[in-house]
Amino acid sequence: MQIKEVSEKTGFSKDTLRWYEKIGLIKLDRKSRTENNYRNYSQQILKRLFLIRQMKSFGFSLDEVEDLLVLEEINEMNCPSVLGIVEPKLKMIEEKITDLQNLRSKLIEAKKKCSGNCIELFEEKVNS
Amino acid sequence: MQIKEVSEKTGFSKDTLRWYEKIGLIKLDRKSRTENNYRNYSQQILKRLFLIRQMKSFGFSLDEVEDLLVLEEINEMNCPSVLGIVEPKLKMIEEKITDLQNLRSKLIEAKKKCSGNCIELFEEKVNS
DNA sequence: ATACGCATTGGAGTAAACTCCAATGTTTTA
DNA sequence: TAAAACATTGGAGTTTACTCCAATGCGTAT
Repeated sequence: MQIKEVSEKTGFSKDTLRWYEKIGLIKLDRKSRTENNYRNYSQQILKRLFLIRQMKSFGFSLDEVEDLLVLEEINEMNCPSVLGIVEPKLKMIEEKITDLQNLRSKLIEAKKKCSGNCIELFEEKVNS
Repeated sequence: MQIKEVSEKTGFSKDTLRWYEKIGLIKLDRKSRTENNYRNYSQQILKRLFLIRQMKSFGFSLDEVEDLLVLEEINEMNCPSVLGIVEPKLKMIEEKITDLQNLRSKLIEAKKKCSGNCIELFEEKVNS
């Protein structure tokens, strides 16, 4: 699969895809090039790119994303380093979840307050 | 409360606090200055800064943070604009929560796999 | 009175993460 | 066969969000 298609599927620009390769976030070796030197993306890489997109949406930096993606190769890894990576990230993620849940309640609360006041006004706008 | 104390309480650098003021994320009017022209931060602003810190950790940009903070003044606002802001953010947040929960399960899974293999090895490292 | 620690401003510099450009090559379409 | 549409590289430029610096002023401690 060549770069344009990957760009469309992942939502990353072609430049961004090349950038991620440059910084080593994704790896395309000699075999990942066609005869004419065009990049040829595998399903694995596509999957990885979707993960990257997701992590980024959580507010992780690319460096942190790289850490988290090590989990992909977890079966080949030795235990101490895995725990060293997983534990802090897990803590981080659990904090984010509870914080987000609080924010969520706040937003729902805000919606309720508002709906009570002016649902008709809003309906009008929606139906026009 | 002057800038140094706020900096220590919020974890934002003094420069960052001035920066947030410059871009309008927090507002200190004439009254928020002491005689000698020093900034004088109120409890409201401190609270707002904690919210900003939290939003940022979710991966929201400062522009998005600003949108979300409008909710602070929600009682003074008219309904359509509130729903216009709240609804998309709520959707975003709920997506993030479920995605994070999935990631969380994955990490716990990874930990389990690992612990089974090499808990003793790890214990050794910890106790040394 | 002078030094030290705090504050102020404006403006330049930096890091991360792209984004764009120019020169060039390849493959497909008219 | 020429143009269009894709690809390549290296390098410069941009955006966001700070971060640092220099010049200066205020307030307290010695």
